[in-house]
Amino acid sequence: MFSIGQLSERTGVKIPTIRYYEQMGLIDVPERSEGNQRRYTADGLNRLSFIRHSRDLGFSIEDIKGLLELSQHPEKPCHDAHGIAVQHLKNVQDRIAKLRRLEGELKRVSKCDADSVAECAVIEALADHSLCETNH
Amino acid sequence: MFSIGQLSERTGVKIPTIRYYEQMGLIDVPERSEGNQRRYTADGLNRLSFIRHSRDLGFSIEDIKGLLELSQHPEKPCHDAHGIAVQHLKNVQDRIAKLRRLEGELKRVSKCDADSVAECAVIEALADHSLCETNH
DNA sequence: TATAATCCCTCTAGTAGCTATAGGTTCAAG
DNA sequence: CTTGAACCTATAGCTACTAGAGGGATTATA
Repeated sequence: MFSIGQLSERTGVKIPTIRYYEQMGLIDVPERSEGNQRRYTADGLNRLSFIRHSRDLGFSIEDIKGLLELSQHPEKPCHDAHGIAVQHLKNVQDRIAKLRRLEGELKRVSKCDADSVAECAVIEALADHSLCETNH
Repeated sequence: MFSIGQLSERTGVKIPTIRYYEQMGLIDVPERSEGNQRRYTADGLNRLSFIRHSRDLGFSIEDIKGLLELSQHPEKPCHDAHGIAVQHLKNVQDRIAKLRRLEGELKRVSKCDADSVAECAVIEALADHSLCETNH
């Protein structure tokens, strides 16, 4: 049996976050000690580790609920789990693409050797209406 | 003079967002019509465009406050504006690096041709303790 | 066994940057 | 003058936590 602090140490998930996951229904409500403190089993530890890994990979709480549900039913086809992962991969690739465009833009904007704000390329670029999609 | 709806249309910033920016102190409190509706000038339009462009480039509200402050003082050295942009560029590059590591990991995890969850590489990878930094 | 240090409890509110809703008022066109 | 669109405020909700207050429980040491 682990206390919440021990669970936290072993999984790297902070204590308030564990309680938050409990509230969100991601982890089972654990047993309590006589003094009303949470007591976890190895099962609880494994489940929390699963959640931790999933969060590290950027899966949302909702995604993780789905993945956990699936992991409890080993006889089901893995098609759904695969789908969640692939969808998430697409999201990540989208975000990378967007950030790279941003990076290019910021690099361009940051190339500024002016002395005063009056000629600063950064400020100028931000104020520049030619960037606008709409007409004004 | 523009109404908030016209301003929204011209800048592409949604109406509730404009009111939110006003609350956050990003834009000046505008004049009001007799009936208490907001009325904006060309100045307000330019300022909001500036904000829109900055948000598109991912600058935080706090960053934008700094940039706006600078843009109001053309005689100041542009060093600060440049610093904000470069710092932000670094953040973006960090995020790209992290997402690319994630992408690699997700690609690996998603390569799953199993039939059932029991052997699914996705679920297995998430449950795998060897990913853990901490010992358990 | 007493006490102190550390841990744990609940509840509330705050973070970023909006978005949505409810219930009401004003404006502009016909 | 009426009607419908646009506007107003205030409040709550979103994600995934994090921080703090004010207290109780557990454990180690004296």
